[in-house]
Amino acid sequence: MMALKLKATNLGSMPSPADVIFEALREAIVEGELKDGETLRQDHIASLFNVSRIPVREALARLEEQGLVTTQRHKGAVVSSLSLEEIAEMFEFRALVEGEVIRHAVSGISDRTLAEAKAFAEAFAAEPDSARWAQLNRLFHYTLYKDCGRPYHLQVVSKALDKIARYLRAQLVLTHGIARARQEHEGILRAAMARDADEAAALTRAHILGASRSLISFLQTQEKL
Amino acid sequence: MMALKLKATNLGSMPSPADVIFEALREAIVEGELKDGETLRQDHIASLFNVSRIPVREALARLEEQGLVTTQRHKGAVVSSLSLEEIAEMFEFRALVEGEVIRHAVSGISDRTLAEAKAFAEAFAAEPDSARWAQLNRLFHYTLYKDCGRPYHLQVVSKALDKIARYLRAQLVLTHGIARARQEHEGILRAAMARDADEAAALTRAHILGASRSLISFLQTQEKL
DNA sequence: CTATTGTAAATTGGATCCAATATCCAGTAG
DNA sequence: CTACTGGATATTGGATCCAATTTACAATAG
Repeated sequence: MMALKLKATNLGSMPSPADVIFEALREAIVEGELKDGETLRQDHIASLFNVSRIPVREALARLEEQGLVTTQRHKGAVVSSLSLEEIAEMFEFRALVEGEVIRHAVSGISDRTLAEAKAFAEAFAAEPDSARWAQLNRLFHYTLYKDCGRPYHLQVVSKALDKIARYLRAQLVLTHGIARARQEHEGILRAAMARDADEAAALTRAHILGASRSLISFLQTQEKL
Repeated sequence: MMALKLKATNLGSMPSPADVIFEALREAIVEGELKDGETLRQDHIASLFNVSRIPVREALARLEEQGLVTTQRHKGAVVSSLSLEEIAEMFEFRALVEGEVIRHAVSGISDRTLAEAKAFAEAFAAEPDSARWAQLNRLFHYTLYKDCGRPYHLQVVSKALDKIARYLRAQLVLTHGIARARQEHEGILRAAMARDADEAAALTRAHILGASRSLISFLQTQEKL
């Protein structure tokens, strides 16, 4: 074999058109750019990406498997919407799993990771642009979680969060959620720095369930309009 | 509208060919009929079902999203295999979520449901055919879970179980797992009948983690061959 | 005027066709 | 004999075509 110095990129694992479309649609749904119940026309999406409908259909099939869209035979795909009960359950689920995840992560957390998390918490607290809050919030928590050694747990949490992110946004923006989140992040961070796993877990659970209550009651008032 | 008495089946929600293929492949993988690493040829599957490759590809895309198959660009799909660490993590995850689920289910469980669960436990204990153990085991547990009022939790548990079912089978069949399972089922059932939610949760966790240890050590000895 | 029927347009889902990539194997140079 | 090249074959992924279903709407009957 020749000792050729090339930055060889593995072409075989480059994203396919279907991957690109899947990711774009997923993000649009998670970010709330595509509203609940909005229908997704294969033709339209295909022309946006300059491909035929085949890769679009693959992307939609995958999104349906994730529960982000719902399709009815011969009628097409719409962005899935969640009932209040479903949203509440997702938060409960997150509280359960994220509590467990941070417990395992915190016991052996590195100073480096703590510094990273601190930076995100501060960036979150200082950010004036509400569009970036959700992203920084997610980065903060995931940084604390990432050394838990449980990739499957993280993946499941991530999928759960994907399904409620667009509702959460409302909670942060419209219900003074940021002020409280800021405080609670500080508490979680402090517990993590003290390597107090149980405390970090308890605070994380409370953080998630508090956001849930706030969001649910907000949505309940909205619903009556 | 005419008052016509017809057993009207909703044709619109009949399973599409893609659905049928997805379900068949999923079951084959979960039941272990398709082995780890086995490659799935689109053409072959298509001719088995007398369709073109298009619905097969949709089914495979959905299976990949579930993590049951893995595809490499232009190389095709193979049945995903899990490392020991991944298997162990799945059990941990199940212990966490199923513990929570049974806790909520047991507090208000009906006598009717308890009787059902008891029947499955007895059928499991009495069943001579090892091929049906896994199924009866699953029915027993799910019966106890079903009134927890948390459909998403159950769905996630179900997906996790799908991914490890074929390994679990080995644990039941090859490691005297049934004898222990029988006893542990009795304990869980007793706790449920006493409406002792915490006890039922603790026993369920122990049941799952015990099976995990047994399976992992079995797989470790296997691995050395 | 309302309810129903029939038809045209839009859309989805599957089949077939084609291009791109991988795999296998024979041929060839060293 | 071994290592590499080049082409045949197999397979995947996308484009195009077609059938089936839904939807919108006009025509018609009551």
